[in-house]
Amino acid sequence: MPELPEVEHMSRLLHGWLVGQRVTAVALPDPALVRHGDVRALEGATVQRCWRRAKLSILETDRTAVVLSYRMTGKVVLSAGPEDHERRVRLRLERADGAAVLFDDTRRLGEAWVLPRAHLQGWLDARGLGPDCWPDPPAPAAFGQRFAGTRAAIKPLLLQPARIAGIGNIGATEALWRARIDPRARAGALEQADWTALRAGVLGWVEDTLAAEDQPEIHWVTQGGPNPFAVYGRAGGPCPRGCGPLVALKQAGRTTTWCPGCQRRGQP
DNA sequence: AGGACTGTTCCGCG
DNA sequence: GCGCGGAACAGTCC
Repeated sequence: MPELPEVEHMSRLLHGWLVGQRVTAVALPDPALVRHGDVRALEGATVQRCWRRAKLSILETDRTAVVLSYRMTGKVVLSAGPEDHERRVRLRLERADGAAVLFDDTRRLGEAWVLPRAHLQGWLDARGLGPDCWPDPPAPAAFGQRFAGTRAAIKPLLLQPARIAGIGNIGATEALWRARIDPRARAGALEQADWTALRAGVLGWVEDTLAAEDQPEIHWVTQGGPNPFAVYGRAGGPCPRGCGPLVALKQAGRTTTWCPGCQRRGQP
């Protein structure tokens, strides 16, 4: 479910739910969630910061940092009571007022790490993440430079967090369509104008998705709402630019939906 | 029954 | 040695 806009949204929710609040109890119904450290370190502590890096949410108290990775199906929800038996709750942080923040994760691929706060920066550095794609991605030339040194097609490269962090399969699909770039284009075949367009395409996708975040279709797949994307999930349908039918392409095991009519930049 | 799926890491092949 | 694709993780939903 979560791509960068959803992770940004959830990090803001966590901020509102937890900053300034004391965590009165911690429950860990699925201990496999925590890959390092002891999440009970949060008990009795007051949350000072909640923020996002790449697709990670990070909670900080005065001494402890908790990093959450949502992977495919993770999400955080605020529970007002014990009515959540339908969910797959892997972590529960209780507040003094009785409400609780739940980490709900159907497929159980999500992960958490608990670190001394002083180790957080080093831990993040060791992940080797590239610069975030939002809100301040590298300028076009430097953006393109992040994709140097490979002969692979641009689409799978956009999914690599070590190059530019925060772009997932939906984001890559939507950004390439916005930038009119052929998903099969070799990175080395792209020029300055293409990088400018791609960078703008990524920013546009994040900002448009964030702007829609308040509306009920945020979790469109799981909740059955309308598909809010221009091309993702619309293979066989018309290109919004009126070119013709959109086409599904499989690259490195992931589906890309694209328009052969208007995505002609860098075509191989 | 079999395949697809919004993420990420690791393994093995060329 | 390296870059790349594919598998793997785990569960649900067609």
